[in-house]
Amino acid sequence: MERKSRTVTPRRRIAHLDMDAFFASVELLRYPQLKGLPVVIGGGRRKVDEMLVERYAGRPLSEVPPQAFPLLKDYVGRGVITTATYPARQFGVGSAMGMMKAAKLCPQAIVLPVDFDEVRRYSRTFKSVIREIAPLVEDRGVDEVYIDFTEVPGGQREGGRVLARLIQKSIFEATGLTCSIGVAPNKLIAKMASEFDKPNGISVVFEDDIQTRIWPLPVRKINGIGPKAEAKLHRLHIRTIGEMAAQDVDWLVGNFGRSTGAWMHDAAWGRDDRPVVTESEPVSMSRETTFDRDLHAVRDRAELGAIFTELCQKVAADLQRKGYVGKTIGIKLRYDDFRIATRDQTIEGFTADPRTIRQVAGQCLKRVPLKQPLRLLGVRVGKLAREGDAAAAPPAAPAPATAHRAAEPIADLFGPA
DNA sequence: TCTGGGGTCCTACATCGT
DNA sequence: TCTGACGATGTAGGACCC
Repeated sequence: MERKSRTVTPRRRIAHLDMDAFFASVELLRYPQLKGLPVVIGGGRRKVDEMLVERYAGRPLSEVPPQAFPLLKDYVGRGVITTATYPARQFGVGSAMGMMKAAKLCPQAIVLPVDFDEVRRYSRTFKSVIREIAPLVEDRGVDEVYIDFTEVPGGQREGGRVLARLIQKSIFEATGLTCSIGVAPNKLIAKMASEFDKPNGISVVFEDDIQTRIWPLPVRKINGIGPKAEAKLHRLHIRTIGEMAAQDVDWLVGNFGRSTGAWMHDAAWGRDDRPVVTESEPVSMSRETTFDRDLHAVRDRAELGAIFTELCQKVAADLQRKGYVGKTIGIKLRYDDFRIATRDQTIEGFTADPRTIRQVAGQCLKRVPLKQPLRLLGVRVGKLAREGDAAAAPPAAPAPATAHRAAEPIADLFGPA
């Protein structure tokens, strides 16, 4: 019998890797004496190191007794928790929770500020470890990546489990940190799978497992369904992914719009053909800050003006450091009642100049009501281009004042640039 | 008990030129 | 000359993510 040779297409295997309690785990490497204790990261502005060094001069940080660390119950000020160690999570404390609420749940938790430089250092390290083993890696922030296992030697063994184990082991050897990995036919399922067995777990999901392992999960587990979509689905008596999959696509489109409805239907059936994207360009850069206390445009004019200028300088510095220029400049502010207002303006040429940004952002500011106290101010630059690519463009000049709504007289308060 | 900072993407709407 | 369709572009806001 004649046999035709055929190309065997390997099964698509995509991994999602999530570092376990990343920010907290990085801190624990520095303060190993806190291992096993409830620790939350976030809020604090003051370096804990400095405080401890003052109190325990001459002794290594790893020897400072746990009782010396600041506790959540003593925390004052605004802020939310970035992450919590697993012992702290047992008290119900978790990411994005307000400090005050967390203090009620677990007053004895130790609170540490975020050390972004250290976190970024570990982030680079674990990603480079992964790339040495599997080169197709998509960055999803400091503590997450997608990895395409499909063509990697050994990437198909046990559905990807063998390679996932190797990556886990290599990261631990290089950093002392653990991670959780989900391997599945696509990014959507891989992302859900990485949550199945945390911390330090590996979950492998195949197409045939979707009905048994994915459909029983709440709709909120789908990456892209947030609190709003969840609430609406609940109102429509849909709570699980399986219940969503059982709906007619036209019904979902009717309720959520063409794009979202169709996407929801695909997601519920585990369909997702998004590739693993190894390179991407930023779309915008911004800086924003929440004030220690609400500020008023009239009473706190000087303070606001100084903060505003500083934000513009920081965005400009970010752009310059990373080699980008932009042509849409905007502002964002949050009032004391948490309403948000944004305004932006596109100018003729590209810029990364702090004075130009300050001037155009100042014009945007004149178009928002400023009678109410403010809690946050932000400055954004969008429509980015690489500095070299934009070189041929005309030089940046602030656009002439356009026919926007009339400024309120009070709006001038942040002063001239 | 109030809710950070830095992003992306989507939608709706206005405006403008053809 | 008027009207409408339409695509491109800018703007504002919202949802969502880490």
